[in-house]
Amino acid sequence: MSSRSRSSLAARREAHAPVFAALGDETRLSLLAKLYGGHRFSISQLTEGSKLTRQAITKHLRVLESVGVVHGVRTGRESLFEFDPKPIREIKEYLDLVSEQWDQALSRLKLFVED
Amino acid sequence: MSSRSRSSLAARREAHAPVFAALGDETRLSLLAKLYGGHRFSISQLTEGSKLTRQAITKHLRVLESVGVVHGVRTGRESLFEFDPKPIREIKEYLDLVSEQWDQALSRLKLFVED
DNA sequence: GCAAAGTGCAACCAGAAGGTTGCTTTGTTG
DNA sequence: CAACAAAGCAACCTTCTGGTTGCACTTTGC
Repeated sequence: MSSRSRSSLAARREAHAPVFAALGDETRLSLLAKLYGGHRFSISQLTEGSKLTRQAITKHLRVLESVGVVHGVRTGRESLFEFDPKPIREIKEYLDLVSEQWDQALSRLKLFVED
Repeated sequence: MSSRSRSSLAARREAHAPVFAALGDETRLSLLAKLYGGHRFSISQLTEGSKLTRQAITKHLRVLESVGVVHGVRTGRESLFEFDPKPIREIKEYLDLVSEQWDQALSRLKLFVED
């Protein structure tokens, strides 16, 4: 299983990098903060309180949407965005595996030193 | 505690964005993959097998180091880099809180709908 | 049906990011 | 000490990113 974990880690790396990149912006993190409350918000609503333009916010939303962490649906005159937890769950799993590998490595190194 | 969680989330957001950004690159993720095995590697060693230049790898390592996920120490003629799990643990905590907020929000919405 | 609200689209711009090349500096080793 | 190995420094280039402005398009509401 250890080898399976390693290979899945490598395989997932390329898939996860864009998600991390999408989260690597303060504006986008605060957009997510409004959205993981569970409610859907229009672009205008999400722009309120921000110093940025509506178009800037739109671009950020598209970035978030491109990695699936957010989903936008045009409803009448406005397009509502909602949070989607799947990609974040996946990178959480990824980080869990990384931590696990790290802890196991530490154990092995410790054993080695104690010889 | 809920309000404390929320405020700490907001406070941590700005601190976490650069860490996510640092992880948002495939090259850097594969560098980390070599390092969380616990061993220390020199820049030359980390460059081996890559299609990139040593200087490119160096730049990536500096990015990782700037957010504390990696630590480099000049040892004689070479500088050895080692993994540091702290920042990754922190963003894991952050993602855990996000997920928690999301789950609680879902519960509330479900209750609301059931009325 | 006309005005306003909410978006979408496209062009444009400055600065950051990723990468390379060339040269210097610092250790190591015979 | 000469030669090589490892890394640092700096300039440069190209592409991506974050942001803006301006205008066209679709709903909604009176």
